[in-house]
Amino acid sequence: MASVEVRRVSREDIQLVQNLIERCLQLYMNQKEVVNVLLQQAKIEPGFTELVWQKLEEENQEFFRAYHLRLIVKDQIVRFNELLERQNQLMHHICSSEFSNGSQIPMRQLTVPHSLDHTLAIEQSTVAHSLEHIDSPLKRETVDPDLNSNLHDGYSLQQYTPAMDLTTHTGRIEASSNIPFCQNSNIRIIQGMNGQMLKQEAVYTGNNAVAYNANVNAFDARRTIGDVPVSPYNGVGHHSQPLNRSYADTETPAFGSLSQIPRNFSLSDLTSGYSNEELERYSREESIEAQMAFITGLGPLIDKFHQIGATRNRLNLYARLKSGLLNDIQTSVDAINLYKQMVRMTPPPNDVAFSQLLVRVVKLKHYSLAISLYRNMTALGFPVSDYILNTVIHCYCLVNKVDFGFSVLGGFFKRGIVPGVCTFGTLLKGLFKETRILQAQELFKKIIYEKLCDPGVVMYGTVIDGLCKVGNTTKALEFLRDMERTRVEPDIMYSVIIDSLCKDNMVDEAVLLLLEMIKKGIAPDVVTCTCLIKGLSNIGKWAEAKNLFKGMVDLGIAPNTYTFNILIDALCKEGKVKEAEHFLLMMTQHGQNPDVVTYSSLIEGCCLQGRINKARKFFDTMVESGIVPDMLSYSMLINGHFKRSQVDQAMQLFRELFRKGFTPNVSVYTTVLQGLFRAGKFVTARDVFIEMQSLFSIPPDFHTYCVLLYGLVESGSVDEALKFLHKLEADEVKLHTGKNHSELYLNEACPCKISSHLTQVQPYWWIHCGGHSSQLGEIKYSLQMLSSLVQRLSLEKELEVSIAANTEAAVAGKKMICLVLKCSFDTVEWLKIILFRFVINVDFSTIDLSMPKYGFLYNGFSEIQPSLP
DNA sequence: CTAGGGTTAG
Repeated sequence: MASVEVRRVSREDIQLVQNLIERCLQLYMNQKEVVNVLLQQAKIEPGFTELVWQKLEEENQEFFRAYHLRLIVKDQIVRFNELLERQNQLMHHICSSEFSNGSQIPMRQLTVPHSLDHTLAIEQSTVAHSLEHIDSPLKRETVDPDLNSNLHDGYSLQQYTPAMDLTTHTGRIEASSNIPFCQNSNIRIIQGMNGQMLKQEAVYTGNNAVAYNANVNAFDARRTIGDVPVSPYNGVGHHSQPLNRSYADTETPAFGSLSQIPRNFSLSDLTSGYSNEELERYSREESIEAQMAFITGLGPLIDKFHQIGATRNRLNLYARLKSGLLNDIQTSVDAINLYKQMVRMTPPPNDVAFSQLLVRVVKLKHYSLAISLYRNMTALGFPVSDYILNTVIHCYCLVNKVDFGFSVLGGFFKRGIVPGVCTFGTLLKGLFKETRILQAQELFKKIIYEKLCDPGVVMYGTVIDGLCKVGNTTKALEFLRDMERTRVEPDIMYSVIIDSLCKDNMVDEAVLLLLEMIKKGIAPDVVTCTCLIKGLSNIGKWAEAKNLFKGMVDLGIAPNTYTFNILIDALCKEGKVKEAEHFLLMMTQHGQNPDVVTYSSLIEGCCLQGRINKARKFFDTMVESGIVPDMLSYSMLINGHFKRSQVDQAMQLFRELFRKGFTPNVSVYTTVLQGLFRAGKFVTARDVFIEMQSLFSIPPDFHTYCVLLYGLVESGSVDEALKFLHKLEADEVKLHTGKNHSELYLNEACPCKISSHLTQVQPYWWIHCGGHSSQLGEIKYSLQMLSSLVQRLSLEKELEVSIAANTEAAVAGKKMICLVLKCSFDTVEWLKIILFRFVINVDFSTIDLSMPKYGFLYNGFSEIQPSLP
């Protein structure tokens, strides 16, 4: 496709070359360079490139005039930098002592061309200003509103929200494919660019906008220094318009487009193998970098002016960097301060130093800051390594922006760095994290088939874990076996899979795997055993669980707090509090102290049996032994009181929470609301509901609404429930589910209308659960609600549980299965079939309904044969 | 010198 060869030149060829040329324009190449690059990288005949270039030039005269001007200035800067570097070296030779601050001034006057000087001044303040902003997120009054909002919520990722700007894209297609060289193609591009422009301002930090603005002025030959005072902050404070208007009104469109070249970047033809979607994102990131590319040459320059004598700090800093002691970086402010120092150093720190800083920032969990720093340092022209790029990708993944991670690939290609196993491993992980299994599958295939890198142990680990988390443990096991065939022993991956099998209630398989690993000489540890103990307990195999417990002790594997807590909790849930107490005793004998989790389990166990007094005793014992009860322990005790209809005591405890300095969270409030509704205290419930919102601004969640609606229905206030529902809808209150509230509890598709007859037996119930894995409680509650409804209604029909489409539905779905299987639904005769339907991006209609078992959840990897050449 | 995965509890 890339070559012209003998066949006739097609429209696509022209378009392709045009695209490539436009890409090169981003990098400020001249015609000769472009011709060479296209020849080397895309095997485009020089004559053809020249032809297209010429045509483009004819059609976009204004643009190219400006472009050439820009190239000239670029050369000047490059040369100027060289000179400065030499001068710098010479001066170091001459006097090794510190320079006075004043020494830089004559230098500047001596060498900097007039217009350039202006640029520098702006650029300088730009850098300082932007860092100032980063530096003081709390100084709101001094920070402009836009930046402030970004920084206020912890370097909000708003700025990295993908600008899904289809207008620019379509504009582009129109311009190039239909009428590649028509007169208005330029205009169309500009329109697109303007569209992009607006997005950019919303999306990027003011820093970019400012730098950009300075950039424009630097190359505006008609605007000299004294002419129009240039405000470096123009466009930042006022958001979209001013930046455009400041020049667009007075300049020709061509100048507008000049500053916005970074459009229409497309690497697709040079680097095949990425989807359009990825490229679209990729090009977006690339455009930022390209936009910055020019400024690149300026960074070091400024530093030399600014900090030519700052050798003192430097030594200090180098020592710190060298010793790898970045541990004194404890906050984001520390990191920014260090960064500022580094940026000003002469000679500048190398990529390793920046890498270390970024890693430190990542360790502090300031992912967005790390990304900001990366952007800033690239803008200033500091060297970037694969380590840094991988770290940045990692950051994007950690904030669930794997798409932007992909876009960083552009940074690799641009610098001629080959992305490696770390890069792809990280991206893979990112896709799994967002449960984009299909894409993960695609990527993995690509890695294998196209030999992008050798998937090492780590990548296998990623895949296995990802598959486990999504519920396809069977496939994960296949990968484990493949892994151990060729790789070193996968040690703890066994535990991962055993845990996953247990969570799927495939305990037999888990036990087999345990035996297998022992046979292979891989020693199980406390975690492996603990997982299995939990699995065995969950399916009621108490004898086996206890045997395993004994077995591990005999083998010299010391049970830890987790092990005991799991046993105690399982026993409590089974109503075997006595036995649980036995383990409580044993726990201390093994040198493991019971903690708040232990006691909470015991409290819950007692409450389940209605033994509220015993529960309180445990509570007191816990407090006496110096363990601070947390919200959950309170919540359980409160729930226990409600269960015994001891509303007063429950409310007393609830109020005690406040006195103890707790601010009840939404789940505590929901517990209380549920209790009040059950007790028929509707007025109090209403007050509490109001209090929770007005006093603490705690928004009700899915669970809360379920309680409210269910409570209202249960109490016979069906009409009020409906009214409530309608009010929510009228207020357009949306939950995280993105669903209307009616769907929370009822569904249009539900044959059972709430206002009709609740007592009527219905074949299907739909329960929509927000598929947030963190909201296990919701799912659990939904099931409880379901179960009690079913009991109430003597429902003896099939039950359909559907999970509303959600990215995390798969994870939630998996947990839901476990819960349902655990909820001893099977012991109740009324449940004949449990049918799960998970609506992710995949059609699960092909699932064998007679076997609602485990492996079906997601089979995305079924196509891949684990053992590949 | 600096980058990627992975296990247990209410």
